[in-house]
Amino acid sequence: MTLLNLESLSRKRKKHKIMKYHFNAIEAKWQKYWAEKGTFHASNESEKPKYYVLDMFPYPSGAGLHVGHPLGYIASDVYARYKRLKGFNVLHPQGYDSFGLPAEQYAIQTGQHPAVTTKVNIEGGVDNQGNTIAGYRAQLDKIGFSFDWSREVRTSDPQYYKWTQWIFIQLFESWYNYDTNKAEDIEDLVSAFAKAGNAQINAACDEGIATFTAEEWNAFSEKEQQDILLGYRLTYLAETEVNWCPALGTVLANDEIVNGVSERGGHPVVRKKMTQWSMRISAYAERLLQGLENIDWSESIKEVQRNWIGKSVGAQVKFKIKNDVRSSTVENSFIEVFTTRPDTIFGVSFMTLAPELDLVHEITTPEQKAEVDAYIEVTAKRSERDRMADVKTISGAFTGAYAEHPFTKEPIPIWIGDYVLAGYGTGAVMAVPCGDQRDYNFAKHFGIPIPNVFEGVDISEEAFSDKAATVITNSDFLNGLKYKKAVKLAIYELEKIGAGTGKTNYRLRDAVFSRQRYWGEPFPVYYKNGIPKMIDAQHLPIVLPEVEKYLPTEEGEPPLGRADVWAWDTKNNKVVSNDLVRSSAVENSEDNGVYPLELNTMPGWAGSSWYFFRYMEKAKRDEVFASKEALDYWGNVDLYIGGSEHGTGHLLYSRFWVKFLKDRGFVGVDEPFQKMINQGMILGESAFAYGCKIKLSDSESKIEKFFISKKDYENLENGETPAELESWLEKKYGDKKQWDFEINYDPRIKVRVFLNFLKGFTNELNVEDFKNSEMFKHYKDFQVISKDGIYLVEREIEKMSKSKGNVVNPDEICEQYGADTLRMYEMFLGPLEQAKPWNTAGISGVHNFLKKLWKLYHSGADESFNVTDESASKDSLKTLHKTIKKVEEDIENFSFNTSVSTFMIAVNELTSQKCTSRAILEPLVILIAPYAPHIAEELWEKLGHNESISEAVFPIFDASHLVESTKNYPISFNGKMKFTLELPLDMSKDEIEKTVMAHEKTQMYLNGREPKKVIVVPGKIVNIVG
RNA sequence: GCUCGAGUGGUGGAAUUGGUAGACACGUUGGACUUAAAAUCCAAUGUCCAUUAGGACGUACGGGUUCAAGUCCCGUCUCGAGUACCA
Repeated sequence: MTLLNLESLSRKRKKHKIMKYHFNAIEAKWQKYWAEKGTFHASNESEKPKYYVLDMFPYPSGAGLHVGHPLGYIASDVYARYKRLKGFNVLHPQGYDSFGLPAEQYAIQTGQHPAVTTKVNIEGGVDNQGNTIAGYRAQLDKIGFSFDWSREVRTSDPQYYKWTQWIFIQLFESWYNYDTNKAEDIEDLVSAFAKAGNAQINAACDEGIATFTAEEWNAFSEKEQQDILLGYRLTYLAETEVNWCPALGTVLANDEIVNGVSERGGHPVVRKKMTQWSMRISAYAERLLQGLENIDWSESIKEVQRNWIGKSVGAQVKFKIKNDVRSSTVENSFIEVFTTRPDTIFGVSFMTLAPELDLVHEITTPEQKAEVDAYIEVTAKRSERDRMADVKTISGAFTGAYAEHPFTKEPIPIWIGDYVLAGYGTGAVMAVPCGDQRDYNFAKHFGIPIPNVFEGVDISEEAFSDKAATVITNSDFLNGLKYKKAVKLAIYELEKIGAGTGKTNYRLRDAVFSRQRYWGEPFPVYYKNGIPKMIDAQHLPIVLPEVEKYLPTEEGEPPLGRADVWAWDTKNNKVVSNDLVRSSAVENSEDNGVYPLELNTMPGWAGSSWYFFRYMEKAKRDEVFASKEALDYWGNVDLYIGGSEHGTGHLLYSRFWVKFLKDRGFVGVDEPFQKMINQGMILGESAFAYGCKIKLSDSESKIEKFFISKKDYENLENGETPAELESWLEKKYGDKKQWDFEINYDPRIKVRVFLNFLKGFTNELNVEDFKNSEMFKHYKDFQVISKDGIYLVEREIEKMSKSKGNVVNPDEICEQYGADTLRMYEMFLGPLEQAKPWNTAGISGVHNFLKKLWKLYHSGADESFNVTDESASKDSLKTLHKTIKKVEEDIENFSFNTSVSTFMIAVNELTSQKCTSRAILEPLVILIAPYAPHIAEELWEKLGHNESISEAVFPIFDASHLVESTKNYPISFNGKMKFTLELPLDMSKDEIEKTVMAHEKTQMYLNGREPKKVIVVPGKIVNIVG
């Protein structure tokens, strides 16, 4: 090779290097640019219309992000960037839901303060276990999101939770007025009580609050008054039966329990009575239900909320307990039941009470006492989970007592049975076996009569519950009536005789708000003589105290019980040492105004129930949770993207708090999230190696163990020994022909292989690494039999998780292919809302596309940048405009996967058209910018622009470029397409038919037959029938 | 059990109101370039039959409506998600 050649080669290489698509450099450059220029900082004042795009903020776990996490963020980012190009003032913030159990569990294990680990998890660093943590922020930044980080929130930041505490105080100071149907100031209720007692008050309140007059109210002691008020406040302290999880040492809300075990960790949960803060969300049941009609959420998640709220309309009916079996003290008392079928009241043949009810002991006759007590004992032992799992077994006991039917006055036997739940309705049912399958089964099992109240219905096999087909009979005044009329009349008659009233029941329970944990918001509450008092808002935040351990105390108090400085000095308004607290026994003479603070903390959903308002405020965060101007400007979230698993938690609680804040005039909106999209999960492809043990039959000692391919294993089952295995055996045992044994094999062994033992993103196992790994330890005596030195693992689709060893880290993808490739590939995988497997091997298609895109703009000599001012060809204009149309439609429909295909088609077409025209290539790069913002910025700059492409305007679709003069008609015979024929679009129906019939191919396919009919749909299709 | 959703090539998935099923990718195979590899490019790729021309079948299964069905209707099966004695 001559010197000249070498020189030209090296020059060529150098140029090549300059012009190549260097995604790492490009992406770093633009990420820096956006951060420095604050490109995505939203303004609270703008001429443009506003648009608020929000992601469910992440819990910053130590495990970091995997490729499944950013899916929703990418989708919302594409949308946010698109909306900017469409001329909107976009708010697209991000933050951290940074209080929570994992940090606390980690703190218990390692002794590190959860605030420290949380900070490391967000900002990166090394924890005291020596683990290097990239940090959420750095990981998110690498993907190139257009987040406005200047508005970041962290729920564990005292400046944030100050306002969570503030909202709690507002809830405490409010009650729910059913007459006005909104929350109101508790002071108004106090004045109402002082004026007229509580008889006229129609409020959401605890059950069993006695009626009192104004005089009585004014005569109550402060403690008595406060106790009554607690029964009305929207957050209240009450002894309730709670879900106690001993393993986590805390109570859990209903939505935190799945199948009777804790959602986190799967620990058993038991019922326990405890004094806890609760939220009176039940007051909002109807509004939470109605509000679903006006928001654009998926039907499935609305359905989840509807079920959770569980509205049922029916009647509350009183059954008098018969005197003869009752002692004189409980004479004339009643059993109340809730029923949705008052129309079937004449079908009642027994009543069933939940075994837990206290009433059971009172009414049980001496003869039945032993049986009833035994039954109660058995059911009490069964856990909630057993009871739920085992719904087939019918069990119960007769109390010996009878109730009286309100109309017929017949005696009705009272039973107890664990199919009746203490927690729903009144814990008692009027059993109508002919109309309810559970009652039916119970009646059959215990031989209780099953009277039929349905006309023309056979109930010998099962109960009849079809309301639409119901005609009532054997029911006195209800005879001959259909369901609806019968219900109405039954309620009317019940009300007339004072035995019942129409009632609507909700399944939605008040939400327990206390957690016996450290890492959560402290309550702004102290206790003066056992009465909970709110700390004045001006002294917030009440900051989490230091504790030496994050465990409950020996006395079983929550971790805050370990804090030494955790009492409230009402004189100096500060948190002081517990030593200053005087015991209440010492009386008021020694009262120094120092009282113990609440030891519980708030649950995870406290901070997340209002964070979307906090992002709106930037300037006045110290003064308000969000200023009126900011709230008025941004309104509610226009688009919310996140997982559907929060259906009965976060998404319901947020709606509740927003409605409350609206009632009290703090915000102007009634719903937090106008439109919501729930992204599907990205699944991982786990890898498995298949092993087998081969027993050589002449000796027990000759057992050889192998990892073989799945295919070889299947061959082995069919009696074929894989060649590789045979040659291995031959090496050890000599020529096959000399073998004096037979091969038997044991059932297959399946071993999980973590992805880091595979070569690159292939299925090829790195045999040496795997053999030296901890994983392989149990298989030390296994041989890895491979074909040509390559052992291929088998893949299975599973949830992506660290423990399954199938996580794919986005940082690595960004490193190897770039953030633009990652973003586009995540969108390309499939419909956003659908669960889909991640397959890293497929990423090359999208990466190649970006390279082709780059090349389209670098078609000059030595692949230099080459965009000309030549006018665009007709074909190129057509390609551009059909792309604009499709991409715009796709983004509006959240069909991001199809717009990626559209870009691929566009670039393929423009490349083959050799298009270099600015008129095409400039709008094209704007179209792509939301998906692949870094490469778009780089090309935009090369096109001569000084401002970020996010300032550009989305291209306008011009239909005139798509107008066609001809159509390639598919010509079908009996509906089956045989060939196509290009014809002018303005050709008339008759002409088309004539032309098609005259065509030689038509004659060939007809083969002499005479067509019965020819269907011509101009612009669409020709179908020849016959 | 109930509610909702989904079943399309070897794989991920397209097909907007019934109108050319399998777009766009991955993978595979063959080829070009290269000493070689990588990169890049070209071609083929639903299944079956046929040398070709071409033909038959084909969107979970069975029916139906229609000139025409992945799409609409009825029934069945499978998978996924949610929910679970809610009176």
